Amino acid sequence: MVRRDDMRYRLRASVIKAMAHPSRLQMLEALEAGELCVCELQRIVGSDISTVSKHLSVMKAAGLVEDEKRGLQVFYRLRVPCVLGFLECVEAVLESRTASGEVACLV
Amino acid sequence: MVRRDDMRYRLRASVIKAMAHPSRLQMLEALEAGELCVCELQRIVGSDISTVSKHLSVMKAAGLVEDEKRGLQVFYRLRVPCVLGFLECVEAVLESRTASGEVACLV
DNA sequence: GCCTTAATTGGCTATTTGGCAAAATAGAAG
DNA sequence: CTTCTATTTTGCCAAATAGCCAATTAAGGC
Repeated sequence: MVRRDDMRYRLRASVIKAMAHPSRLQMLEALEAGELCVCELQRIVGSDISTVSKHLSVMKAAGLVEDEKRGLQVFYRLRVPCVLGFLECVEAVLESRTASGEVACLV
Repeated sequence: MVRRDDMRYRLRASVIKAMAHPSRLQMLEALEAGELCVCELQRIVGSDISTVSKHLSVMKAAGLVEDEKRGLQVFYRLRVPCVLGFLECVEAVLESRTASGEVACLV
């Protein structure tokens, strides 16, 4: 028995969770400039191609990106442009974190 | 051996990860109106008090919230007000998700 | 048809996370 | 100093996640 509210927070969390990974953030940022093929994204993040593909499928399922196959390649692009805008806020959190003398390596 | 860039994305991801949980989102939203004690937050999310405390410590470590003990109670408040602003964007993602006919229960 | 390149999927393991319960800590009040 | 209440910490277990490798699928070129 799941309350209506629970579902709302779960949905939101599912989107945020799909962003909550270094490689995925890096890919999202790279996609800000326009669509990229998987092979290009792989060069950018430097992980195994299967790992990159899995990350992309997570973000696709969350609605962050969409894909299109053209020839041999699959191109991914951001689905909602504002996605990266909120990183400014994340930076603000990080700044307030270091400003108050906390170690920067708290990862 | 960690590249400088890696660290940047890891730091960002650590902040986002701290938001990526239904209960934590609910608490952040509740804190938008002002500080609340742990006991109140527990009433809101309905989990075990130890679970709530752990969630709060995760968000505190990430720099999302700060705490202050007054008497027997510990009050938590948002550290960076913009934190909730980005939820609008998350909602946009969710809308685009349902708009394109995807099942809403993709949690 | 066969080979090559691009990407996804499945299988496996290691690590992290979430949640409850029990124990520990901290402050207030008697 | 004992007790009560609020919170945190610890221990444990189940579930989810991340990453690599191998196998598979898909599209093109020959």
